[in-house]
Amino acid sequence: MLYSRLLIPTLKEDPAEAEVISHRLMVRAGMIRKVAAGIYTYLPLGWRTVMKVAEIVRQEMDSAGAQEIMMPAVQPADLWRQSGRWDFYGKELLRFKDRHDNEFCIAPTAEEVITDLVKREAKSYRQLPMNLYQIQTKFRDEIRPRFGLMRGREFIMKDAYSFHKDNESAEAEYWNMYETYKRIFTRCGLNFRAVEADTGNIGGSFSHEFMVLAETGEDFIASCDSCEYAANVEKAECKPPEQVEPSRLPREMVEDDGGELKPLEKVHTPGKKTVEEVAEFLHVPLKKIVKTLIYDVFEGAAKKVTIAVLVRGDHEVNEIKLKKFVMTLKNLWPGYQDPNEYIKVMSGDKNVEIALADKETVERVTGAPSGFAGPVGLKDVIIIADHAVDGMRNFITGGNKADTHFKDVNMGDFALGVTPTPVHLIKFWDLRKIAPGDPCPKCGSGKIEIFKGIEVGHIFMLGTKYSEAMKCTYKDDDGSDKPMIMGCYGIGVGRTAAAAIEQNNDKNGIIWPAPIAPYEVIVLPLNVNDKGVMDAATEIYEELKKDGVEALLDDRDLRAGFKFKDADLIGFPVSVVVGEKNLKDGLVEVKRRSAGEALKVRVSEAACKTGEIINEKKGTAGRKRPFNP
RNA sequence: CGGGGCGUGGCGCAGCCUGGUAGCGCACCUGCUUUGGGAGCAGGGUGUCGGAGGUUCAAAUCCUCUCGCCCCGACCA
Repeated sequence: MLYSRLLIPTLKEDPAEAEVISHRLMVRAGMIRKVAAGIYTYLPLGWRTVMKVAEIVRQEMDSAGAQEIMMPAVQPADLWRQSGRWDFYGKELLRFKDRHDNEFCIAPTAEEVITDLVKREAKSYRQLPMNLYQIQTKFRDEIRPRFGLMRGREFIMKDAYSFHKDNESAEAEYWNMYETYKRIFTRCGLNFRAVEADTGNIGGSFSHEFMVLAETGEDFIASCDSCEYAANVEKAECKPPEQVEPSRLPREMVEDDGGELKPLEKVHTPGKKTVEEVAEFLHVPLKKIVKTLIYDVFEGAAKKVTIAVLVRGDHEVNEIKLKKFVMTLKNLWPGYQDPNEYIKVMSGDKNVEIALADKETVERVTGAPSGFAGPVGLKDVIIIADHAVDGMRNFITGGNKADTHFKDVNMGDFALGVTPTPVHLIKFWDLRKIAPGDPCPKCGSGKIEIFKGIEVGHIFMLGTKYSEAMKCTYKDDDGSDKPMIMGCYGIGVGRTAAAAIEQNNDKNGIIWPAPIAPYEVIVLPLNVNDKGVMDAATEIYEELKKDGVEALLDDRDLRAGFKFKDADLIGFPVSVVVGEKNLKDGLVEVKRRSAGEALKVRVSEAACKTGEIINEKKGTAGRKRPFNP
């Protein structure tokens, strides 16, 4: 293809709206243009890369035994009502009505449509298992789209759904997909890691995310430095300390000062609201403080309960864990009679939301402005505490009074062990975010490190959640009807391309991994008005095309510097520079985008040499060691 | 949705506070020079100042409403 005939509107300056590198570079390299918030047009170069990622996905899915189909982007509300998600899904689901006043949505995912299809077409265990996928445009009406293709509202996604007659087969397919995803991201030339993940809104029993490691990632990954364990921080469990008599534990584990339980004491802490301020003011480590966070629990829109969550001063609440815990509250204390009927109203399963309480609530339950909450003397709340608080002695908490904290606080000061008290209840649970240096929850001996990642793929073991709701059953060999076991497997195609840029760029622009570069080679005749230069360039270009190499000939009548800048910005893996000076000696330069130095080769050998480099790059693009910073 | 900010030529911005001629850089067009890292000189075109209403002799500028967008927090491929 001739450069002059392609729509490649490169920009010298950074677009004002773009924040992250991939977004900036995609706009500057003329790959995408914004149409509305989170909605983009893919220009020729952008689309070629997206299609290359899609093609890798397609090849690997097909060879893993999945079948490609295409489902509609517009789906009827009716199907979503069958699964129960029409009301549950929230505002990201873009809903509208057709001219007959029937309700529809633009698909954010396709569990409903696929389950409906399979339940109609597959009746017998003989037809299972089956794995169907599509590569389609999805729409999620994100609250705040940002970062270009990384978090758009409209995006291209590969979504696959598998149907099985039993758990063994379903699980085998799950791991088949796990391996397939590893192959896909390896082929894309990405440095990634598969991590254990939370199942979120999709539901299901277990799940892995595929994370591309990048500083701009929005997810945090906890990884063990000695075993294979890796998990999303949302998911990563924190091992409770061993249940040993606190006095026998090492001091750093329990933050026990080793002495006797001391009586509660009030201290004046004017204006010291954050744990950091309090720690500094009282000259104690953060670990000696217990933070008290007041949360409201909602079921649907209705506020149900206020809870106080205690975590050690140097820890943070993991709201996913907290939410899960709250959802099971009722089950944990089946016999508990709450005098104020707070707990009874909890349904015990879905549609529960938690949020930090507003100022008024904080003041009502603590009797103090926010910043001074503590567990002693709280009103109308349930208290739950993180495991790390268990065993602490003589610690510091808010005083539930302005400018006041308590020191030498102990459990007995606000709760009687783990038994319900008339107004308070305390339970220890895993409620905090895992932190760097924590012991690995799997091997126990390794230490946790935290990395940032971009989620490019997610696989879920769904179980029977949708098949039961939508009556997707099959006839088993004993004649009984059973719900199919499902799995679902997603890949953000556009996001994968963006993630590749986040991971492969320098100050001059993108450095594409060869397998997903829009073109593999750019041939740069530095002076298109010099017949010798142009003839040599054209000859090389034609030969590359003949060899099956995707080449672009920059035939624009521009200064050399301009062409170099564009080539670097767009990030073609290899460029062939044809200039008058070298040509006098019959030479041209073959330059890798990823390396500074250029190779001088004879005109006749240029195409061949370039092809070798491309093949080598494609071959080695997937690193064998995907993750070991 | 809460908080902050921005809408002025294709792009990036100034002008607004203190009302009166719409400006700069890049890009674009023409000519000459230049030609291995986003050229130089000369000439040229380009705007319903996001939209609606209001105040005023006069509004990009002040006021009200509205739309769009960006950034920081709670959701997700």
